[in-house]
Amino acid sequence: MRRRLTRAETKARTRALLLDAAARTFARKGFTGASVEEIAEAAGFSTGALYSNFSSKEALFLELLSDRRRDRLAAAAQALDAHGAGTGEAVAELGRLLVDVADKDIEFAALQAEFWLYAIRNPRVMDALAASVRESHQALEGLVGAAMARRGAPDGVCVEEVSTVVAALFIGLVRQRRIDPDCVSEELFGQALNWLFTGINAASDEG
Amino acid sequence: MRRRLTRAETKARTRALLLDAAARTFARKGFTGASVEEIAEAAGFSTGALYSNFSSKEALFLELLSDRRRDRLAAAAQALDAHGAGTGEAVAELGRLLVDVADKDIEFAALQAEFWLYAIRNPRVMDALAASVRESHQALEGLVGAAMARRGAPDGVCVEEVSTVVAALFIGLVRQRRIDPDCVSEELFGQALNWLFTGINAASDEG
DNA sequence: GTCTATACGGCGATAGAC
DNA sequence: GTCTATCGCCGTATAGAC
Repeated sequence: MRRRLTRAETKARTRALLLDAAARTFARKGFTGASVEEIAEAAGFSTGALYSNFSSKEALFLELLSDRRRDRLAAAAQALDAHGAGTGEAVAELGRLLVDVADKDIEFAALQAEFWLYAIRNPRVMDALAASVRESHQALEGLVGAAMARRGAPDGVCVEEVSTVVAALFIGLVRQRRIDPDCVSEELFGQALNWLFTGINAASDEG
Repeated sequence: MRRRLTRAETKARTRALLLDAAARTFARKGFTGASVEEIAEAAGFSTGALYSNFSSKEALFLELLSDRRRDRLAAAAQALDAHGAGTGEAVAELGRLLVDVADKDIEFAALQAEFWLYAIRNPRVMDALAASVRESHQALEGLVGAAMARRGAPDGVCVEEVSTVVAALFIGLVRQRRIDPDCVSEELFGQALNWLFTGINAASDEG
């Protein structure tokens, strides 16, 4: 009888555990503030094991960036599937997404900020971050397109621009909600989206 | 004849130089990544001089937070004075502000991100950050209130909420513009503001 | 008030046993 | 593939000269 995990499988599992621990630790301490020993111990391994799986602290960090990119794509796809396009629930779903991210996945925003800071300080990494964000935005464009179609899509407005605005709103509100939750109610994101989409239609009616 | 700078004045000048150097260095390397020696040398002093003016690296960082708060208040007040309220230029002025901050003051966004990350990791600092942001938002509310009045202010919409949304948009777009300038044109912020304010009016006409 | 020199600890990364 | 032990470096903060 073959043992339950092959060598390749245990290694993959170790990698996954290390990446999870890295996400937690980087989010809590930042890239520079988190030590490799800390990460390795959080995953239940030693620094030697970590260096056996990743060539350096930076390599681990960048691997995490790619890794989380896939996760976010899956989540966005799921959100799209769950509610479907053009059901009119798109705006509500986006609002729920904000509250979930802001309050539940408290690591998310911190990691995004870390990635952003790292990329503006290490230009060679910026391409990877741009690719990551671009993929996320593509998923978002599905939801935004649905919301616009539902409300009677105007012609002159491109989905990319609206999606960029929605994403910016999202990031900014999540950040502000961490600073002062009273100023960013659970409903504010939905409210802002309503204003935005209403304004898009009104503006296009005029033009 | 009295020498041109008193002791207190030279010390104040040293402090100011150190704070400037700290802003540059923290923005470039981050709070953890920047060393006190690096900061001191950037200001033209030694670490001893730095510790003579600030009790610790953290104290310097927090002093910088308060310091920049005053700067931003002055800038906002100046923007208000220059264009006046209710001239209809408020939206355009906000748009210009974004491009200026995004492209010229490249340290600003990085420092804000550093402050935010530091505050969510050191809850005792969050109050100071909240106060800083609150003051900035008060200044913003002047511009937003002017823009809303100009467009026929609806009654049911509170200025604080709109200002929060505008600030969130601002932060999010500045960040995204650094990742992919092509996706965030110079006009997009103004465009988004137009959508927003148009939507606010349309929504209030319905309600 | 500022500088030089240093104490002291922690970090990233590597080497070699198993 | 993972662990233990360690090297070399750099960090913050301090002490004492001037």
